[in-house]
Amino acid sequence: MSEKVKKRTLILDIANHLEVSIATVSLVLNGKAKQSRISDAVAQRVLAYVNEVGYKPNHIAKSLRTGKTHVIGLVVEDISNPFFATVAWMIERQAFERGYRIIYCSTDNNPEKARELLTMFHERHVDGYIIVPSEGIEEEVTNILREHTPTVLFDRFLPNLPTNYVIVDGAQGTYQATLHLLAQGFSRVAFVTTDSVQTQMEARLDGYTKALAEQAMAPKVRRLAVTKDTEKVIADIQEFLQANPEIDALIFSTNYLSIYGLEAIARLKMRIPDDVAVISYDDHDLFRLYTPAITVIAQPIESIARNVIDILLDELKHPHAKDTSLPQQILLQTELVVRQSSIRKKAKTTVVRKKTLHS
Amino acid sequence: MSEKVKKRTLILDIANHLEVSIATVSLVLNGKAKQSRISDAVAQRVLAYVNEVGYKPNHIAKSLRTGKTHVIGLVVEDISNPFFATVAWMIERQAFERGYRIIYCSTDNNPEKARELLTMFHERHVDGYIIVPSEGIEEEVTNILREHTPTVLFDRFLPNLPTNYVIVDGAQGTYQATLHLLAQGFSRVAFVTTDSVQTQMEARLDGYTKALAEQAMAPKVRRLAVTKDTEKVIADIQEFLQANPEIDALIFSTNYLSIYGLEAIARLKMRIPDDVAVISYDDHDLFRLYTPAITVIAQPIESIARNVIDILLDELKHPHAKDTSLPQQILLQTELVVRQSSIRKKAKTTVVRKKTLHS
DNA sequence: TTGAAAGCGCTAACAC
DNA sequence: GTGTTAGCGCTTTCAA
Repeated sequence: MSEKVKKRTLILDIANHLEVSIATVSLVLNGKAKQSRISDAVAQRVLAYVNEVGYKPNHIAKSLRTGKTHVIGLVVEDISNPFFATVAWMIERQAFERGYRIIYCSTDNNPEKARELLTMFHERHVDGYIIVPSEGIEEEVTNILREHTPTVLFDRFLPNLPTNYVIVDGAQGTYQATLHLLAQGFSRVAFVTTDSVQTQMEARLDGYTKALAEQAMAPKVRRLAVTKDTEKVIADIQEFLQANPEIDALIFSTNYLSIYGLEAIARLKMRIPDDVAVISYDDHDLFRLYTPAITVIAQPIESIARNVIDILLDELKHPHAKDTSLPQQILLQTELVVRQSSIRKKAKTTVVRKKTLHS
Repeated sequence: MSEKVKKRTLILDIANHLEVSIATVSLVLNGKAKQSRISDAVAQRVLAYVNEVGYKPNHIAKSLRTGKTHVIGLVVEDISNPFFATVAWMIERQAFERGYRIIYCSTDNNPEKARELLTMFHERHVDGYIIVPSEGIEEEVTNILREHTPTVLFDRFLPNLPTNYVIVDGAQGTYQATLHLLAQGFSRVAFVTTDSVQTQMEARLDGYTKALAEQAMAPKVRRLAVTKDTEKVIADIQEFLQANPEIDALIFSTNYLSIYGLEAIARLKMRIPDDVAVISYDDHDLFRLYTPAITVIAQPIESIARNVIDILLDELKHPHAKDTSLPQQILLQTELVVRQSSIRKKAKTTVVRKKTLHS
């Protein structure tokens, strides 16, 4: 009651106390003491006192004045997906160290929501954007580009827009995975993906079809509607497997599809890899620990995060001339992590051959 | 080059165009037209024009002036943990609808980092805090309380601080789970937890020991150091199981411990529930889909989120007098979701007794 | 070398 | 009913 409000220290308080002007304090605080030829003695006194009272400038006032917020807006598809969660976490750490804060939101792949978020970030005057673009947000991204706000896309890109991006060579990943399955002796490899036409999804599909085409084999693709209705997706996969009993291997184009797929396979009481081999795009705790462990096409998460933040911070630091600079477009490689789910058992129940002890 | 910068519309532009004063525009925009007795005609014109040009006030200027940012800081332990991710997501949605934005960060249970984040939020002038408190941040929370910034803790609380909080009755959850295992005929139930002394962890342990005490049974508890070193944790659990071969059931106090536990059990080639039954605190995709499916003590995630945001927004709306109001402290119940991992098989290999059909 | 002062865009008390 | 104006706390130009 006695003390009303412990008022924050202001730059004016500092100046008054030290009997210098606020300009001096501000200049020192912003590391411009030298270029403004402020005496070392004064600079030292300012720094010492600021430190003593723990003065922190008011970010809001600073932002209003400078037009910079030191905030980066991060728009991902779904922050609860471990892939995005991990990338976001790494980006956040790196940005933090360099004085930037991240605010992030999920679009749930809903263009409407993506647009809202982008608008919100714009209103909040973020200094830069990191975006996992949903379909149908070309216009919003174009607007951002026109304002020359530094922006990096990742995971996928917008084909007609000259943006920076960091993506993964999913085609190569699924190509390799398909060859691996064929080499293991699986001959009816099917591909389960979403109905999305986003670049990353199309690439993953392409790798698969290319591998089969090279062997003159016909692809078998099931595209599932993206939906939050878990049961619907599981049922669809069950149905697909039942309608195509010849299938002996499955590649899922993304981690959550694989999770539904595992459930579908379990419900059909099919065994992995005996009845059907499985490979998932994207790794996940579940796949490492599942019995049997699931082979995955792993994405280089750390590298994605590092590239994204490096490109963005670089642009933030050196605002490129509007037209002269070319966008930076990075393509990273996947890694096929082979586990039990895609390994052909040596002996089959019906056909037992002579076995050797050394595998 | 021709057009320098497409300047944002300002409140002044609106006023000029409509030939009214900026005060009028501001008042109308803030819904204070009526109380300032501005004519409906003028109000309508303002609204129409604002809408037409898509004017958005500058949040930063507004914040500087009003001292309100409409941002809530959310500090969780680990945003990539599905429990926290889901709660955060729900909180975000609800807050968004009511005009608040959430900025969130993970502490990784590191008090140092928690302190940094709280400081950062403070510097950013958040209007309210939602905190999953790590140990050792009593002081920072006390500071926040002293400034009367609305704050809600969840998942655990700080025993000596009169804060709002929303927690779950973990003791009841583990108590019930333990009884369930005993009822199934498991007689050596062990409890694997962390070395944390946070309230929620202690409560979970208490429920277990209480259930055993009631049966005059001795508890068997293993406390593991919280670490990012996955292999270390798995090895510790393996060792614990090997050193105590009589154990026939395990309760893990949190979802990530369970995940490590499942790995340990798999490596020891033990079968669930034949060799050892398993129950996890917290649900997870993995547990639903694991073979066998894992019984869990599920937390009421939606209810947690709703209570947290309701309490916070309520305080934000009606700033309570400093001392008069009592903190709101909510205790929610868990739900035991019984799956295969805790069900005793009817017949045992060694001891087959007369069985009745009705259990 | 340092200080005075003009804003950044908005709100709201107060004057008319 | 509506307009004027004084800030919110900071940066930075320009004059001294």
